[in-house]
Order: sequence, then structure tokens, then C-alpha cells
Amino acid sequence: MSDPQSESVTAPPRDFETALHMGDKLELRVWLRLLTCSTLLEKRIRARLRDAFDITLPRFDVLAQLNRSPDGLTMGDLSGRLMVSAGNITGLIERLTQEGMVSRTPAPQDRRTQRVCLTETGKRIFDEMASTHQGWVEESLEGLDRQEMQNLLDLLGRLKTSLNGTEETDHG
Amino acid sequence: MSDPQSESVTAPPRDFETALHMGDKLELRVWLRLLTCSTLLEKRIRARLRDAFDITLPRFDVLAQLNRSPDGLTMGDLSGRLMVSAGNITGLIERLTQEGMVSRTPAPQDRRTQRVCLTETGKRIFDEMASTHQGWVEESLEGLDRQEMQNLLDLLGRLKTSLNGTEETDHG
DNA sequence: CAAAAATACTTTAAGCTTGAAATAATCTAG
DNA sequence: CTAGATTATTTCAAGCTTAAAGTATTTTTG
Repeated sequence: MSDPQSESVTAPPRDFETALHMGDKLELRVWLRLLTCSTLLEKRIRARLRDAFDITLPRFDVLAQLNRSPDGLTMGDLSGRLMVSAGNITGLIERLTQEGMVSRTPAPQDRRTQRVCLTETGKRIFDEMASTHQGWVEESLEGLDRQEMQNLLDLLGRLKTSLNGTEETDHG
Repeated sequence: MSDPQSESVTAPPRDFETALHMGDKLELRVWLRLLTCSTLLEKRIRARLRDAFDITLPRFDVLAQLNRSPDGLTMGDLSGRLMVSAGNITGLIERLTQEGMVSRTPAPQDRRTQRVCLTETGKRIFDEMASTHQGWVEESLEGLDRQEMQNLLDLLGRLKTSLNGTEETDHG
């Protein structure tokens, strides 16, 4: 019991920043903290979706995008908005179709294109999950007041602009 | 050519925020933007690590943590710092050992525990990658000045505290 | 000490993810 | 019209990731 770490003293959670040197660059510290935050929140939401609704986060993300687009989306739309590969979407939609959550029909005007829509079942199930999910996110951010959230949103907006502005394109 | 989207006009990149409704909660907007930023940067770094060094991001992350801990780390340390499951680390270390980048020896005082260290080869290869990686991160954040980066770091720090503070523990 | 609990790690099955190659449909130049 | 380029999607193999169950070792408790 002479160990200073024992009893009521709790060690801080370990993460990407744990062994950061004092001399490390500000840019790297921002990136590692960003990664830590999004990983923490993503893992929390993933676990709760599984426990409460027995669904995976990627499936939930697909349903959320479809719910925002009543006319449906193409595989390519989904790939772009979820920022994952086209092949990934193929597999997800396959499983969601199997489960009766989404429907998939070739577009009449362009037979390469698939139109993916929420089914009635999918809509109903998503509606049930959405407000609970919303609550999890609100609870997770409850340590920040509205001004801080707005500042964070703005700074992340500037970061997003910076990221989109420094990407190399291969049309050269 | 009467399509306003044609010619020099470039559509904004699509992401998680694309179809967000005006009425959506601030918390949700912060979360989706956070996810967008970390996904964008993660994908960029992943692609560049592959193209420049033919290595995956998870492998790089392991090497980076080991590089910061000259005395080595246990499997559990790595699992905690990279925030992934123990089983995941087992597989990564297996592959990195195969490639000669890390060594793995049972700890003498506790035979359950493995001590993982960078090999000389691993150190050399990581050193070659580290400064290039650093440059990618700096370039990616070049749209933010130092004050903005410091503000972002602080706000993410508050978010991290909020996340660690609202997690439920199962000792009850 | 010995049984029970806790800890460190491994194994496994299922699903996610990617990049590259393949397929099919549409568009574009000539 | 048609060859070639482009676009939308699928297929595939490899690797990543997880949760759950299993093994081995150490610690705690009676």
C-alpha cells in the first residue's frame, strides 16, 4: 500500500499522446489529440450502438446518410460522403439489403448506377436509433459550453479547409 | 456548357457533413466535423506512408510508440496507447516481428508479459520515416497559425476531458 | 498453502477496409 | 457510327479490428 498509484488514485487513461515529448511540434500534438478525441468518441458510439441496437457504426452511418436523402443515393454518393472506398460500400449495402433495411435498384437513365433507398423498415429502425444517438453525442460534449463548441467548430472548419487546400490532385 | 457545375467550377468535396440539415444540433455538427477532419488527415497519411515507405498506418503507429519508449513496451501498453484491442496488437507485432522491425521477449519477472522493443533495423527505418511524416502533418496544418493551433489544442483538450469524464465504468 | 480472482496475452470468427483489377455502361472524338 | 476514354460499380486478396472465449501466470484471500 505504499505504492502511490494504489487505492483511490486513478491513473490517467493512456492514448496516442501518452509518451509525447515536451519538444514535439505543435502540429503533431494537435494531430495526435484530434486522433485521440475522434477515436474515443467513435469507440464509445460504436460500443453503444452494438449494445443498444445490435448494429455496427458503418451500417448506422449508411442509414444516417440515406435518411438525409429521401430520394436515395447512388453507391458513389455514399462512398463520397462516408469517405470510404466504393468496394466497401458494395459490401455494406449487400448486408443492409439482406437485413431488409435498404433497397437497391438500377437507375433507369444510367444502368451503371444503383439507387439506394431506406426501406420502411429501415426508416423505422433508424428513427428509433437517431434520438438516442443524438443524446450520446450531446452527453459526450457536455463538458463544453456553446461558445466553446462554436469555437471548436470554427477551428475545425479552418482545419478542414487547410486539409482540402493542401491535397495534391493527380491531373498533372 | 450551361451546367453551372461545369468547367472551372469545382464542386466542394463531399464528406460526413454534406447533407447536414440547418436545424441539426451544434453537438452533432461538431462531432461530424471532427470525424471529417480526422478521417481526411488519417487517409492522407495512410496513403503517403504506403506510397513513400510501403508501410501501413497501424504498423507506423506501433513503431512510433516504441520509438518513444527506448526500454520497450508490453503488449498491454501498446494496446492502451494505440487504443486498440489486445488481439489486434498480437497480430501487428507478429507481422512486425516477421519483418524484423521489432523484437519480442517474455519479461523475466512476469512470464505473462511480453517486452516489445524496436530492433536496430526498426529504429533505422523509423528514423527515416519520422521527419517525412512530421513534414506531412505540418503541411496539412499550414492553414492555421500558431495561435489557432494552440486554441484548437486547448479546445480538443477540453473535449478529451469531457469524453474521459462522461464514460461509464462498469463497477456498479 | 490452496482456491479463487485478476491479469496478460492469444486465438478465433465475423465484419470492415483498402487498392487493384475486372466488368459494364456511357460519353467523346473523329 | 465507332474506337477509345471515362464513369459506376463489383470482385478479390490482404490486412485491420473487434468481442468473446481460451490459456497461462500471478496475486489475493481465506
